[in-house]
Amino acid sequence: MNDVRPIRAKSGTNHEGTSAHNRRVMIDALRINGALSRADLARATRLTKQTVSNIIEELERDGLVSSQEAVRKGRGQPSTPYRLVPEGAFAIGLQIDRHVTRAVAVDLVGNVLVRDEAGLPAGGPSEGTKVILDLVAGVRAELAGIVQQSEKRLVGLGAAMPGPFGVAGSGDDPWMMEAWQKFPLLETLTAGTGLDVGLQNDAAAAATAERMVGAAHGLDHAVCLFVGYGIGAGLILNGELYRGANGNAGEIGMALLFADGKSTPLEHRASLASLYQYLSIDPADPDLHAHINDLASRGDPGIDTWIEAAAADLRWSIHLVETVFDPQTVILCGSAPEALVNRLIAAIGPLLPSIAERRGRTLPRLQPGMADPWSVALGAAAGPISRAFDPHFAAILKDSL
Amino acid sequence: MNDVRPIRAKSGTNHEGTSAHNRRVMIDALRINGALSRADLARATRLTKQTVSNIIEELERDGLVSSQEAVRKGRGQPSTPYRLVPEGAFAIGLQIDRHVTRAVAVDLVGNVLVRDEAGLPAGGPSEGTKVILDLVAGVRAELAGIVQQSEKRLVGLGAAMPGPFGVAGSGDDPWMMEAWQKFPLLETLTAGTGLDVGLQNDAAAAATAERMVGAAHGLDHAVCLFVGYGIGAGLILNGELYRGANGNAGEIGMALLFADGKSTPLEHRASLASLYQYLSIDPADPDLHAHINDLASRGDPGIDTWIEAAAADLRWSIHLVETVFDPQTVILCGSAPEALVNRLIAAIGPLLPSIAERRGRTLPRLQPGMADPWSVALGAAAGPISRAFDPHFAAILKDSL
DNA sequence: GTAATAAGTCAAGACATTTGACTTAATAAG
DNA sequence: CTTATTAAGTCAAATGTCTTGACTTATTAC
Repeated sequence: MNDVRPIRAKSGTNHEGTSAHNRRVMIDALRINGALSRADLARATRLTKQTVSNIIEELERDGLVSSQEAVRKGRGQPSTPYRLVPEGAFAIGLQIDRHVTRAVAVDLVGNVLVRDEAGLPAGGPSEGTKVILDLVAGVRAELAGIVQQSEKRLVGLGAAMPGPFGVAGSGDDPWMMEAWQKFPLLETLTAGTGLDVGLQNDAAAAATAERMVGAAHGLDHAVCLFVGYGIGAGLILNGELYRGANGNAGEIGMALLFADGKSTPLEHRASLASLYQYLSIDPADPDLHAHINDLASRGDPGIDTWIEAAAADLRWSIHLVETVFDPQTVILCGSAPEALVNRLIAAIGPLLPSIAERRGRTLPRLQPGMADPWSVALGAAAGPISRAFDPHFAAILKDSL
Repeated sequence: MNDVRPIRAKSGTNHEGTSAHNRRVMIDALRINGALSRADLARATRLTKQTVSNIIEELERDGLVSSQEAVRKGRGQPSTPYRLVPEGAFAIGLQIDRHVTRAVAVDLVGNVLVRDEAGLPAGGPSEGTKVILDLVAGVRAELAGIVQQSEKRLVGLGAAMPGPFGVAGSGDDPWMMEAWQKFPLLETLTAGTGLDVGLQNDAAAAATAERMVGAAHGLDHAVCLFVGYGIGAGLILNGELYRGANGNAGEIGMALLFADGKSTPLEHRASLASLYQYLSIDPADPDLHAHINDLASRGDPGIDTWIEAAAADLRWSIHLVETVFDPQTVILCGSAPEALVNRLIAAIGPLLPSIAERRGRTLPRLQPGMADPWSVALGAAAGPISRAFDPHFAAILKDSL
């Protein structure tokens, strides 16, 4: 008869939470606006000059910001702008895809300093784990060779792979990566690297990358449609990546479309996997990327038919995410070859009518994002950077300190 | 050559933000768990006993919590539980629908103390404003008659009406309420009542109600599908209502479906408006609600056909929001008559496969919510209560204090 | 040359949480 | 029945972070 009913409550906060938040707000302001003086920061954050001075001094000691030359701008003492120091922090990003794994080392402002990739053997996680850990170790070592003390400033390892996670399996759908999705990847990577490890799906990683250095920079509401082996949406809501209750938010590739009397997941119609199937190409081919890029740029008739069909599905997907999320803009990105993404964007227009057609819009409804095979790894690395330095609710709470 | 580039930054915080957050966390904990002792609160919020004591004392002075009889539960001094005092705060909720407007007065825990409705004349906002302000004034006066000092504890007026807001109009679609959507409602209500006024769409209001007193109570990720004159989704993401960049998130009634070679908004297929059209009923009929309830409960063959078709669209809508948002549960609610909602729920099953089929699910994928013509007004009132008392990021920041 | 303006510092003060010892009140054990 | 143990809650001093208001520094405008 013991009372085991757990009490659920949000965590409180204290002085540490306050100052942690204010530090993050400073960093965020410098990231969005570029270099700013203490007085600028005080006005923008509504903190006092004195508080800003204290925090800036501390950030400078920590090597996260540094002063630039004073600038005169009219009457009054010249201001000293401060900027983010790229070498202030680093993170490793890891992409696990069907046949390849890629790792990058990224700095505080999103520069990619090291990149490396390796083929993934067919044996699944039991075979692949060693390849991945070796790859990460290599990138880490190379970073240490470029930057002194990089290990001390390494905030974590972000991993990205196609989702969804934890779903009651549909058997062994070849479109999914079930073996990897069920594998205890977080635990394995944590044990194998000793780093703080995070995991997200590839669309979420792409969105994180777009927010740090791409088209979503400084936006609080954006949806990144990510065309990779599958298709997914990375969601920036209220300035943060939205993960859903189980980390599977935005898995629109699993959405069923009804046409010709049967239902098909969007992923089977508009994704690289569908293109490979349509063209009967082996997705394990190492020259795949260049090959597809070539076909797309010279307008191969075979691929053109697929582009038309996929563009129609994407047009509808854009309409849908606009309707459901009401974002400031939609960004089309992918690990697809750039020529293909450009062809798709050209074929998508004009967009379907939606609530995004507002009086006084400033941003385009659709913008091209990164179309780079490395963007997912970059976004994966951006995850730990964001967790460590961006302002967000959870960072204030005591249970995060 | 002046530098007018505005500096964008999040606001910092200070002691006031800290304590404001901690107060809200206490209230939230009491709302979710019922009465709790100071020691319970200290453990749950990770604050010290002393801090909790100080805050509880303050909340008690403010009339928001009160102690209950001490309870003995084993060794140690008996604990004194504290509970939320319903009369600690009030809010007015206002629903503006096509042909009717409803207002309620609600207390801190979501009890409806006063309710009243009025028909809306056809002349649009210029005619309707007076009716609405009279209705609100009447409810307010009646509340003041029931509760002493109610005006002092009135935290605001929440208004709800069908969206979307601010969209470049498509002419005069009879399915929408364009005249009202373009009308400066916030300003008018603020001027006419002197209260702090908020505005949201009806689905968002329904979701707010479900979160305060309904099926979403205590959930952090839930989607409420709201079947009213139109259809929309109210989004509870990370424990807060999500509004989107322009307050139009969740307007899935505007989503275009492609079937039989033409595109139709979901709203034209699964909504009360579509039912009225299907049955050739005048939506201004004051006995509408009872009439539809009657038809639905006795299984009228005419309505059954519509129910089948609408259920198919709802089944797909549920699949879609599960796929896109990855919520803990989906709640079907509406201002539709209860018998109709129950018939719809029965007709919807079984659900389509989706990523919501997880190992170890505890909540059902689909749950019935409120089907009550007053739920939107209740949710509208819950908005100001939530803004004033629920923990959320914005409440910590200096620019909200 | 002087006044006005703005950046930034200094030192004291204010505020909310924390710490650790203490009080109170109950049950469990011998 | 007495004593030890456990847990709730209080007291007073300490701590940490932001704020306040006066002051210094550096530049331009008149």
